[in-house]
Amino acid sequence: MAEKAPVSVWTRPERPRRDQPTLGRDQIVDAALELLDAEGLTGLSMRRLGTRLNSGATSVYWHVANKDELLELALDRVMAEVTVPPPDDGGWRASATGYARSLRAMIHRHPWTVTLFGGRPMIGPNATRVLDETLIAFGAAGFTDLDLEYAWSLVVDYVIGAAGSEASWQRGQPGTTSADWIEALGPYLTRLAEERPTLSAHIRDVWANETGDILEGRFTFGLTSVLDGLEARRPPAR
Amino acid sequence: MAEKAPVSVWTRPERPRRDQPTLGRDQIVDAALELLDAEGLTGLSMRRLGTRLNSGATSVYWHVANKDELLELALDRVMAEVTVPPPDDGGWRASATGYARSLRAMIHRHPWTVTLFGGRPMIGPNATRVLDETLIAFGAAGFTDLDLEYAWSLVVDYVIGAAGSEASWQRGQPGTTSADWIEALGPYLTRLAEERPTLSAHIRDVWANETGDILEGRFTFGLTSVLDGLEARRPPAR
DNA sequence: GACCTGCCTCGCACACTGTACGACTCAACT
DNA sequence: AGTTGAGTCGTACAGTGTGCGAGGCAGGTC
Repeated sequence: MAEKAPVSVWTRPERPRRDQPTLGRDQIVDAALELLDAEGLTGLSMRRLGTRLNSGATSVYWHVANKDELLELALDRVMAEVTVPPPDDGGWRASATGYARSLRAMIHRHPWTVTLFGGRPMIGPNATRVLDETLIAFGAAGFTDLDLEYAWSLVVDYVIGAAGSEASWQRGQPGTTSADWIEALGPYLTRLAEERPTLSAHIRDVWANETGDILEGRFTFGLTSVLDGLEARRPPAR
Repeated sequence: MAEKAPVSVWTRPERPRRDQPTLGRDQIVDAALELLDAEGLTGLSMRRLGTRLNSGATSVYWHVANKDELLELALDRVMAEVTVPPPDDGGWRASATGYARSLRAMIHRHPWTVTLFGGRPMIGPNATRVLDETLIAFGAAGFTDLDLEYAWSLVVDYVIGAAGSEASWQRGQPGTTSADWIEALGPYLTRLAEERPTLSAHIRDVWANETGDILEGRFTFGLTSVLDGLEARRPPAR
C-alpha cells in the first residue's frame, strides 16, 4: 500500500482522502480494538494500526500521546460492556453476581485486558461509572468505609484472577485443549507420577478431561464461596 | 512441518556442560532474575542479558530455545520461594494461609511474575512441588476431585488477583503514593464529585490516605473471607 | 488577490528488540 | 594428526515505539 511512486507532474496527486472522516480518537480506538481482539496485545502495533486506518504510521500520535495512552482508551472503551444490576432489584448479592459475571464475560471477549488491569489507576468515564455502581451495590449490603473497600476489592480481585487465568489459558493456542498438553508432555508426566502421586492423580482425574463445564463450575463455586464469606462479614441488616 | 517446536523446556535435558563455569542455565537464569527484579519485564533483553553475563548477545540461545523459555525458567526459579506448611501442623486452614501469604510475598518480590502466571501451564519442578503440596493441604481439608480443584483454584486465583493488583500498583512509580495521584488529577476529580458522589466520597475517605496497613488489612480480610466461604463448603470431617 | 496561522498528516530516522545463521574456537576422541 | 562436536560470537533481518521536521489544508486578516 505504501508504493506511492514518485508521482509525475502530469498525474494529479490523488485527493488525499479528505472524503473520509478525518482521524479521530473514536475511529482510532475502534481500529485498535479490532487488532487487539483478533490478535491480542502483540497484534497491535502503531504501524499496523496506521495501515488499518489508511493513514500514515505516525499520524495517530497527533490524537494520542503514546501507545500506553491508546491502550488506556481501549481499556476504558471495553469497560463500557460491564454492567452492574442495581441492588434494589434483587438485593446486593444479585447485584454483585451480575457484576462479576459481566466483568468475567468482558474479559473473555477481550483477554488482552488482563495485563492492563491495575497497570495504572483506571479513571476513564466507563471505569469510574462501573466503580461507582459497584460501590453503591456493596454499600447496599451494609458495608462502609474500609469494609466497603475490602469487600469490593475482594470480588474484583477474585474475578480478575479467575477470568484472567481462564483467558490466558485459552490464549495459548486456540486449538489445543488441556488433554493435548498432557498428551504432548508424555514421559515427563510418567516420571512425575512416581515423585508426586497426589498431583498426577489430580491431573489424570480432573485436568485430563477438562471441558467448558468445569470452567463454569469453577467460577460459580468460587464466586458463591466469596459471596458467602462476605455475607458472614456483613453488618447486620438495619 | 515444524514438528520440533512445541516441546517444553522441562522435557529437554540441559545441554551437558564441559568443564569450567562457562555459560550454563543456572547462571543465565541468575542474571535474568537480577534484571527482572531490578527493572521488570521490559528490563530484560537478550542483549542486556548477554553483556551482564560477559558473553555475546546471542550466546544464550545455545542453552535456551527462546526468550519465552527463559522466562519459564525464571518463573519456576522464583516458585522455589513459595512454601506450603504441611497441614498436619496446624490444620488445612493454617496451611492454606501460609501458602497464600508466601505466594503473595513472592509476587511482591518479583512483580514481573504476574503477567506470566497462566501464560502456559506451569510444569517446572518447583511449580509442580508447590502444586502437589497445596493439593495435599486442601485434600486434608476433605476436598476431593472437582471440589478439590475448585477449592484450590479459588485461593490461587484470589491471591494472584490481589497480589497482582497490589504489585502493579507499586510498579508504576516507586515514589508516588495514591495521595499523589489524587493530587495530580485535581480538577478531573472535582468534576467527578458532582456526577458520582458515592465514588468521590470513597476516594476522599479511603484512597486518599492509603497506607501499607490498608493493603495488609485488605488482604487478610479477603483471605479470611475466602477461607470462610470454603469452610462452609467443606465436607464434614470424618 | 496575498499572507499568515492554526490544525493535522506523513516520511524519515534513531535506537532498540528477538532471533536465524554461519563462522569461528578449542577440548576430546579416534 | 585428523575429526568431531559443543559452545561462542558477529552480523544481519525484520520489526518495534516514537521524535522531528517538512509539508498541506482551512479559515481569517490585510
